[in-house]
Amino acid sequence: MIYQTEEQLLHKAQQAEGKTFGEIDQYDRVKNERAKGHLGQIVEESFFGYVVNSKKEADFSNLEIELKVTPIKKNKNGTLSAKERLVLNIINYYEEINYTFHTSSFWTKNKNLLLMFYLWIPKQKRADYKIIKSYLHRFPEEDLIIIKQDWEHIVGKIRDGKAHELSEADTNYLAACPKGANKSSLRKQPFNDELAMQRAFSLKQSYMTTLVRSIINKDNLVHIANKEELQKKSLAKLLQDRFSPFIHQSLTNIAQQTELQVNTKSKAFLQEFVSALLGISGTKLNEIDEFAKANIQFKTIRLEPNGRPREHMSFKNINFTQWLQEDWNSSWVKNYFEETKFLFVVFYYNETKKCNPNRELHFQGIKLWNMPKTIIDNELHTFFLHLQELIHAGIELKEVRQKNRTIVQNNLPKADFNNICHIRPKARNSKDKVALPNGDKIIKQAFWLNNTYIENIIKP
DNA sequence: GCATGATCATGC
DNA sequence: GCATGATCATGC
Repeated sequence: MIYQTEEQLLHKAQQAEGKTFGEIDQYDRVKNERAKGHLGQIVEESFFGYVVNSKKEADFSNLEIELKVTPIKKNKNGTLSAKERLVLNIINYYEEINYTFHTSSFWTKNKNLLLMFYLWIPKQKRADYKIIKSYLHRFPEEDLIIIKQDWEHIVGKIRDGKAHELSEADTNYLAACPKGANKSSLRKQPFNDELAMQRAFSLKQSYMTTLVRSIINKDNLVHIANKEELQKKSLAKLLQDRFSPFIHQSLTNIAQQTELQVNTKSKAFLQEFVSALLGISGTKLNEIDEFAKANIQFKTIRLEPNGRPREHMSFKNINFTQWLQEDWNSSWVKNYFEETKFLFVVFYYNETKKCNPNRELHFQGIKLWNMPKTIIDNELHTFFLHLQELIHAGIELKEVRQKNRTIVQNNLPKADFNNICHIRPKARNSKDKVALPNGDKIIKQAFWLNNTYIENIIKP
């Protein structure tokens, strides 16, 4: 059946709300628990009644609307998230470089998306997943400006012969995500002999999560930039410009010019500082639209007079059982650094603590950073495998008596293992332990980036 | 002064 | 009670 108008199509799509895939499926496809694309195909065939295709134009080509069936999940705290990124069309490295954004394969196929969200529930059968919302998505103009910048970045890399260095966290909303059975799905690229992973355009999981929450929960986030500003400069440049007037000023000075409450000890300090400087005092950082969609995480860095942070930078605690079981491609550490961008907010001290215990922080600047693909593929990968072997062999624990305490030494990778990252404790106290796969207990450990690596990242 | 292990403080 | 960001303590 051909839908003549958008209204007709949307009206039909909304009739699927509340239905399960088992109810929709007419050809017994739903019994196949393995084939990944099948839920979309069931909707295409059994609900809309058209033949599954992989054409360049959108599914409902007369209306230029592309159909996407995509999962959402409920978090422990009750909020909703997109379960995955939304994978769009595969990038043809030889063709995409000949287009402009408006003639690109991305835009041709995906300018209007009919999104059908279903609720994914762990261990539930696919037949029982329920469609909860059908929604026609048109990219808001502010989003589209950033997406266009993202597309230019991706195509720019291909044109520079760097398709093999494409990485998801390079861009903000639109990404080039890996697509293929495994990492051996390699393709040729036009300006370099090196083979590149097959990739597809995708909307980041963070972008989709923000979308889900605005559609279903009617969440409204705060924008830090308007269309006019974004048209003139990238998000990165815009951030630089917002922060640059305060560079080299002490926090006391900055406080006088903003509504900032200076309490550097406060846990909300970074939050208050950044929102004051962005001109949106009182807004929490996770309520900022651009950062939520691009999955930008904030980290504070405090430099000593020698230009190096005194402390390493900590991340999530390690789940050793999970680390042992997962393979590299599905591992937390790979996915986290591939998909997360960081906004480092950098401060420095003029004097050492010894010299002046009441020394004051000064603002040095910001750095928008994501881990480069080469580091992820080499150092981080090796680190992952090494730790896996250690866990497999059983981590060695040895009690050592010190002056006033007893410590437990271990053979986990230290800061000198690869000069990038290491494992160190992060716990309440020495009784705050987790079980290792072999049954031993170890003080909770976290993943850390070395302070020397951080120092290099933020070096001008 | 660095490397490594331990712990504090706060918010939810 | 726990996760997270931040910082301390000891030995070399």
